[in-house]
Amino acid sequence: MTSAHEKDEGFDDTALIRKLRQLTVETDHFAEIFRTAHHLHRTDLNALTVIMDATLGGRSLSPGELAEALHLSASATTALLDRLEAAGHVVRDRSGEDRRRIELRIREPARELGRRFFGPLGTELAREWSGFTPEERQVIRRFLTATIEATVRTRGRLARGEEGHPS
Amino acid sequence: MTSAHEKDEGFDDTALIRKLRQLTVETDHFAEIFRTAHHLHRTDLNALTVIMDATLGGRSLSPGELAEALHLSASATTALLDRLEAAGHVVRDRSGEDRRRIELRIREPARELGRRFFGPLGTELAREWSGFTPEERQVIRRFLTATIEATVRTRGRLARGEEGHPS
DNA sequence: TGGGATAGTTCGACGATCGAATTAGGGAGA
DNA sequence: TCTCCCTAATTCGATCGTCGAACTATCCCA
Repeated sequence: MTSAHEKDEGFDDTALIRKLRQLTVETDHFAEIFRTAHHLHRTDLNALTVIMDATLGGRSLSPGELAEALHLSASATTALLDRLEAAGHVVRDRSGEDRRRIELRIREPARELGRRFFGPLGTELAREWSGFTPEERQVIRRFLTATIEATVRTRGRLARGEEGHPS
Repeated sequence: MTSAHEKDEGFDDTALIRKLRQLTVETDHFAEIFRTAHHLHRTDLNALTVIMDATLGGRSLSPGELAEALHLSASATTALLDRLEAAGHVVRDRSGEDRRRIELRIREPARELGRRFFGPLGTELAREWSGFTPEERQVIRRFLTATIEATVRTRGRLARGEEGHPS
């Protein structure tokens, strides 16, 4: 289990963690290339994703809710929305039921961006995954679910300060 | 295939992409909580990971190489290294073979950080993955490899401007 | 030896993000 | 009805990560 060839073919925990880390790096780099090509900052693209998800889910989203989803302050979110509104991606609508509340409406340029981001990647992923059987896909889904849960649980511990006392 | 229950249990491409996206979001949030707890910026932690990987791989790393790995300018990398050196994580050593070149040396506080980041998460992942058989692990590895390759390929196309003309 | 290239840093400017202060709106209790 | 407290979002001034240009130090080839 020490030769370079076998090391690349391993599927013990360490090998899978290494693959997972590489996937994270590559995915982040992909998003970065996309952002650069479309003159968007990291948080701009993240925000559009959050707003789009809410829109597709039939939920309205306020600046406060966006701030919470992005872990940004209210003022940073205001500036972010200023940028997105200026770029024509989003419109702020004052809610009729509670005039303190603003609801964010996605516009077509943002929808087009979403199609450009997820379209080619989704197509390529579908092609690469086309050889997996339904049984194999169940394994993959279980893996992803388990990995998400492990990450969320570890993060919860960390957030509650159960990871020692770094401060 | 339209009920909410079945939707959550799906393993077609769309369902797997949704899981993958969620994993990305949760992983990013985990990293963010960790950074906040340790007073590190995103690029600071990314840099430490790159330097640590090079160190563990027995390779020396220069600021220029770090800049390239992080997609930062040389000057931003200088500022970043100033921060990391001030925090005691890294030391800059002037290379003996070419005095233009600096080699980055990781220090113990950074190693401890790495243990705190990957240790608990790795333990939790190992626990969650412990039920997967070797055959299933091979499926998972193939999935991760395929997904990485799809991402890299799509990104390459995007970087070469084969994705339409967004500018 | 001189010139061009490489490697990294310094400098001044930009802009994303922050916390505090502010403005607008809603609701409950007296 | 009025007042007070809370909610929602924005404005404001400050901080700091990042950028490109300019600079310093080093290397190598003609």
